[in-house]
Amino acid sequence: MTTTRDATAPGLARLAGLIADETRAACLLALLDGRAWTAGELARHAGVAASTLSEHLGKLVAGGLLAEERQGRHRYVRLADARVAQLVEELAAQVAPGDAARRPRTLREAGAGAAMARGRTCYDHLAGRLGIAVTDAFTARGLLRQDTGFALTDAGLDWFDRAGIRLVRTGRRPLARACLDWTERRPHLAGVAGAALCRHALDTGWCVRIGSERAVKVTAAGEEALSGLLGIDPVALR
Amino acid sequence: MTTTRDATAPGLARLAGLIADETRAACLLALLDGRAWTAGELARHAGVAASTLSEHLGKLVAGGLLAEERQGRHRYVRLADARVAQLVEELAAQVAPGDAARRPRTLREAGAGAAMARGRTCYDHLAGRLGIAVTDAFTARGLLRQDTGFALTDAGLDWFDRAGIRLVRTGRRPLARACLDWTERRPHLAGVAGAALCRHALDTGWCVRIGSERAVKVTAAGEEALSGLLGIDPVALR
DNA sequence: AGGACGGTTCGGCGGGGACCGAACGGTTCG
DNA sequence: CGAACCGTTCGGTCCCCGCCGAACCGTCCT
Repeated sequence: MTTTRDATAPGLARLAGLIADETRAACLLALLDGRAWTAGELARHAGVAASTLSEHLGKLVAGGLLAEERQGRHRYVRLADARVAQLVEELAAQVAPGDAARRPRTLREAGAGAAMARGRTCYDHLAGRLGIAVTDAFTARGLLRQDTGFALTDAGLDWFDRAGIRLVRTGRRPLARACLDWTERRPHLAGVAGAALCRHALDTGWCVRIGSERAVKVTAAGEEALSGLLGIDPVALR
Repeated sequence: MTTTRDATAPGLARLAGLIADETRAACLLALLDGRAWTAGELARHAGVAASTLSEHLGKLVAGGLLAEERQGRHRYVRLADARVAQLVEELAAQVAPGDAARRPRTLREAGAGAAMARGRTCYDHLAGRLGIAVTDAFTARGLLRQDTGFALTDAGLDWFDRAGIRLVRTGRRPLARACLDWTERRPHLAGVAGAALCRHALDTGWCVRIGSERAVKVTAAGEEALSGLLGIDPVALR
């Protein structure tokens, strides 16, 4: 029994090894926006040669972290599923506390940072101050219970129903889940409900994406809707 | 903006790198039992020279994953906190689906495996069939809500109160949290409530540890208590 | 058809890190 | 005090892996 090395260890090491490279880590973080990127975009983003990135993508796909979809001469990749997104998120959140030198270097970086802090998508749900505001409003109105865990209340289910947002349970994914935001350091709504809400917000024009990044902006219609349905002060979102 | 490499990437890669070695992974998994191990025990467990393991421990401690405590000529290490335990758990759970060749090799391995499957600690809470049984009983009795997330109900808070188990909120740790068990593939109760319950169970003799492993056994007193307080059929725990 | 472009494969280079054994310092016990 | 024991430090070896540029293949556009 000495050397009862847990059979899980090799797999765990292999999985962590996929994330343990700075270039691959940068890719995973970029893909946290939930969209599909081409290999070239990722190569430019990470600052390495296309050939290098191609190999990285091969490993990430083989390891099950990414899903790929080939279209013509393009190779699109995205995070394999919500589970992987949660994993990367969680690891990143553990790291964030050590965010030394967090000051922006340039003006446009400052602008982009501010926009991201205001509102963004985190894989498939809302994050940033916007995500926090929504989550807080849910909690304050008794739609979400955070004091004894993290779950929607019956009133919360009603709210989604009345807002015309359908919650479809899929597989084992929880209806509501806390996602720890790494700019706000506070939990916000993720899971099926978070994804449905985000999708609804983008579909109905409550929010729009800014540029091609994952930052989002609340529209005038969105301010009205969020104010009316959840009592969120529009000023807090600007 | 090309090469807008996320500032989090280096930290993420470094963190993952700590887990990306098979020997270190084996240590982390072993430490998931929540107890403190000596360097020598871990070296034997992992099957490497003491000198090698010493370096690994240095890195894990420096990286904040382990906490150390020196006593005489011994160096005890344990997981730094519940957050780290959750991280390792979650990564291991992602790996587990690929549990090919899960058959036990020897009789005693089969015995140990069966005991672990029956009941064990997972860092600081109960897992295995025992953990599932408790969680299911909580849910069936309306003490825990799993359909819309994962949270104790008011009745659940009452139950802990009446059982004389105090729940002390500490820092940001959630009162109730789902931990995905990798033998049962189902969520069970973790967080402050899970830890308090496990501690109470061990303190009052509802359960006892088997040998020096993390497997636990329900005692006669435990069967009575769990049956009386939660309506759990004692036979299901054997 | 021809040229531009996205992605992949391959050879070669370089660095980091996991491992061991030997030697050493501290602690415990006879 | 000396012997056994636990852990650490150090030198040295070896292998893995991330990186690039060049050549190549397939797709898209004109």
